[in-house]
Amino acid sequence: MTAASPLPRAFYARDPRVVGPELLGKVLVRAADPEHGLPPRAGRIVEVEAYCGGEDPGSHAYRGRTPRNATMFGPAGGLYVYFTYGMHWCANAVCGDEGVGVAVLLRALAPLEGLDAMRVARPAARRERDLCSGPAKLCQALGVDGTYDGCDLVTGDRGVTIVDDGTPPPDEPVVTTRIGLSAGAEHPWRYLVAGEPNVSVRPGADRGPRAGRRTRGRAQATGSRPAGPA
DNA sequence: CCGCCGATCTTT
DNA sequence: AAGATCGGCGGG
Repeated sequence: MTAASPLPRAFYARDPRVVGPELLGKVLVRAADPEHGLPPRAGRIVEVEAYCGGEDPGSHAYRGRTPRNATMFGPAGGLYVYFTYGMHWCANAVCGDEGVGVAVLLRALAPLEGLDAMRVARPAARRERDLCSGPAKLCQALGVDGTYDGCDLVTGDRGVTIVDDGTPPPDEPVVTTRIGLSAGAEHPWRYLVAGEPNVSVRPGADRGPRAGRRTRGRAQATGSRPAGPA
């Protein structure tokens, strides 16, 4: 078998719209955790999105550096892990030159190794394709949380790396608009492996609002908003 | 299979 | 007040 080596820093130090599609087929690895008796966990990257900093209103870095997004402005090859919706963690590979604030969001993996440990970490997953088919799902499956924010994918200083096992990226990745955004939703900066079952949202799935479908109780009092603080 | 909605809390 | 999400529930 080919020796799987971590991607070098130069791989990440480019535009995320170039790095993103090239990450398809690479393998995200979380090393074994002997202290907790956990084996290595790994999955092949099948879906990503590029976030383009100051030119991208969909990016956390759009309005500049804050405590939350500081890792995005660090060196390429860093791991930016953020907390969202009050309960989920999501992970990005930091790209570009230091100080720019661009990254690739890791959105889905095809599980490869340590599936039993993934199932333990994700009791809600019924099928194998539920394990890592979403940005927060893959973090939960691999046990990646906020304590990993700022770690280094190149050196693997915290046991999380991305390696090349010889699998090439697809010649023609599927390209779509990004998921879950309002601002910047028009940019076609989502890349995925064609026909891959482990993606978060399958292309072609209609997601537009349907006319007149708002039947459920939405009766929100409009005139009773309390005045601001006295 | 598909679509809607609540959960839960950090950040602006 | 909204968010780079997820899972349960109900309908087809």
